[in-house]
Amino acid sequence: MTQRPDAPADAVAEVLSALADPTRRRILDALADRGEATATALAAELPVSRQAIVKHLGILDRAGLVAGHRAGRESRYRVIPERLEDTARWMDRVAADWDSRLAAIKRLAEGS
Amino acid sequence: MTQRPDAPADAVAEVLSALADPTRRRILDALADRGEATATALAAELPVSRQAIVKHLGILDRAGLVAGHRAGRESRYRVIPERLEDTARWMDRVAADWDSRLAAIKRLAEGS
DNA sequence: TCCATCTGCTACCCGATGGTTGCACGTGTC
DNA sequence: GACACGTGCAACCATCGGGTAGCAGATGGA
Repeated sequence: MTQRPDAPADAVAEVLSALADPTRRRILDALADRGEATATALAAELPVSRQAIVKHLGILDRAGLVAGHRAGRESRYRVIPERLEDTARWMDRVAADWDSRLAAIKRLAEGS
Repeated sequence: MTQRPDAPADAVAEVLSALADPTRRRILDALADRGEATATALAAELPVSRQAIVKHLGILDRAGLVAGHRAGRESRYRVIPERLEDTARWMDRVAADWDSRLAAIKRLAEGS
């Protein structure tokens, strides 16, 4: 696990709200499965229209979880793990922060 | 970091959508700061009404990120790191999964 | 006991968002 | 060149979710 500088807060925010939607998570799953896929291929597998998939891919792209490139007349998308790892580390850091704060308060309550 | 069994998918989903809202993140921040706080105290600090805070605390509670107990006529809430750690681990696992799938596909593309 | 205060509903408003349909525009194929 | 297929864009709809206001019910303090 390479040690990148901490993710900016709004990048984390975008990842979180992108990941909050179940359909989006299913899209990511399907994408990770195939390595690469087009919006129409994903629409064939999931119970939503192609246009809905396209919208979701746009959001996932802006969050940096996915990247697309044009190949002939179709545009293929693939998954990118980097931002997800960043967000996981952010979350771990926050959890650790909570832990230490709670411990400090507990010490304080017990009279130093 | 203790090794709990993997968090169920819908618990992760609840944490993610709870964390997706900026106001909710600010509430968690403020809560972690003070160790404990009431809804009215938080409403005094944040730019939303007490009722909004109450709703958010309800969502955070259902996600398991927060717990409240009644003390006299006021109900105090505190933050709970456990679910956050679970979700971070889930996220790390998914990212690792993506990585290995991408690697496998790359090997395949390069002809075994 | 009376009052102030804090909580816990309920009803309501409005903007964001997930979803759909329809159509026009490239691009590969015969 | 004609056709098929995939994409991209725009309009539109319905629901969900964040936010507010108002009121009734506890609970501690004077």
